[in-house]
Amino acid sequence: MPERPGKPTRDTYRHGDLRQALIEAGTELARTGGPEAIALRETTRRVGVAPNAAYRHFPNRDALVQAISLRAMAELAHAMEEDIAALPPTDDPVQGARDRFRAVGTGYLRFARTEPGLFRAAFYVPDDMTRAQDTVSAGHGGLTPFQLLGEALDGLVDCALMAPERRPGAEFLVWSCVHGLAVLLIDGPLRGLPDELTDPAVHDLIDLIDKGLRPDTSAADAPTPA
Amino acid sequence: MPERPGKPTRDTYRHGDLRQALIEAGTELARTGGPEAIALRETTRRVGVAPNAAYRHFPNRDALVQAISLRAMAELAHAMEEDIAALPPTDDPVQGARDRFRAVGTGYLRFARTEPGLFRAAFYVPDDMTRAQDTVSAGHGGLTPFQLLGEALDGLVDCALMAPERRPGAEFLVWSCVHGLAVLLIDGPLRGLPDELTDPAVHDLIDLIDKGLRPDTSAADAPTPA
DNA sequence: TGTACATCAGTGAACGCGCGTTCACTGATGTAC
DNA sequence: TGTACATCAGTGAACGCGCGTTCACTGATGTAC
Repeated sequence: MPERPGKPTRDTYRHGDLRQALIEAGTELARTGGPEAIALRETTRRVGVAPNAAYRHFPNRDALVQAISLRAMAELAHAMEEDIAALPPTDDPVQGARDRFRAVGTGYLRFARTEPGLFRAAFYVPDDMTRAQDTVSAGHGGLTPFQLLGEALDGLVDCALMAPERRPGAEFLVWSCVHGLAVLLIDGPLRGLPDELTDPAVHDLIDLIDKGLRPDTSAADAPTPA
Repeated sequence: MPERPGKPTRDTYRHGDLRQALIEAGTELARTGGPEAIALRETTRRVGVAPNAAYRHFPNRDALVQAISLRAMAELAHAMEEDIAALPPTDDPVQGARDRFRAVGTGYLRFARTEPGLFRAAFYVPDDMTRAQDTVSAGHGGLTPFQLLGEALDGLVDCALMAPERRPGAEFLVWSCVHGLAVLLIDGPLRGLPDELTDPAVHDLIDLIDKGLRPDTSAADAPTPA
């Protein structure tokens, strides 16, 4: 396919950009009902196209769901970035590191609560595994949710709020705690918990993690100021 | 329905106990494919009965899934009880309390890993909410998983391993952490993590929680001996 | 500049699937007289 | 002890559903001569 300079690559045909339109329509379905709700027929119906038209852009349904899942993961990254960006500026690097760590957690949980369907879609892992965790699922800053958490943890280590020898693999521990609350809140027995109870739980959970990460030697265990 | 003494209530008819048989066959389906895999038709097929026979015992599919879900929750309680029962006896009440707390976590995660389908079924929450959390979903000792965790936390408070003022609602925080690791391991991006990496993660996670729960004043922050 | 041609995005119709649920039924069982 | 009867667990057949996927096609577009 030769490309003449000055002429943009033809990336649309008739429809405009069906691939993108399908991803968007499917995202709306996932927003409401999670990844299972992404029916290929319903997605094409919403776009106003024949069901089999989707096969020009995706080999099968699962590939469409995957594309939507990555997009949802990127939205999760955005939410986390938002909470980080909304942080008040501070001169205290220790305070800053702790703030960013908290923001990573609150952003994650805020997204889970406000977009439970997309949150579940983001964690839809296909049967054949091998997830393109990177790049596509990154936020505007170019970092995936996992990488944002990693940065926050590095910040804690830099400020001696966390022992360096505990750093390897710490993402998984922290991620587990926050993810668990998210799942219990949106899918599980804590579903429908009112915000008055949810917000303190989020706060307490992050306190717990924060405290659990501290170096053993540190006696300066001041809890995060409310 | 009058009951003549000496004669047991007729609780079977023709089949034997179709209700129980359906629950058992459905449990096997859930074991393999989670709660979504519990198809009413397939369940009756396995029992060797017409599809609509199920409607003598359950108003609809969801009721069957609910019954299986409660049973799965009870199995989770059993797994936790097993890990508690397997604990070596100790004269040290502090050690005992900590051991029981750990066992609650390891039992939970062991069940999630060995029976991911049933684990997911246990946390299947119907659309109409209102879960009969108690009694039916208890283990042999009569306690639900949630109550087992509550007892373990009480034990920590008794030994001053946890501040009493933090006790209210602490179940949810601890539960979140452990549940999150379970979900990431069986459903999420950590799926397929080899046991060599999983076991330390479980250990480290419980350490983190243990440490996070300690009273602030306590300087005796000896990490759990390996 | 005009015309023939190749490309390929989207069409229309059909497939087979398993599902949950409903209906009117049947026939083994327990019970009342 | 024998017989008529009511109960009700399970049957057989059918319903309508939406799904993913396949097939041969069409017709607007870009391109080569």
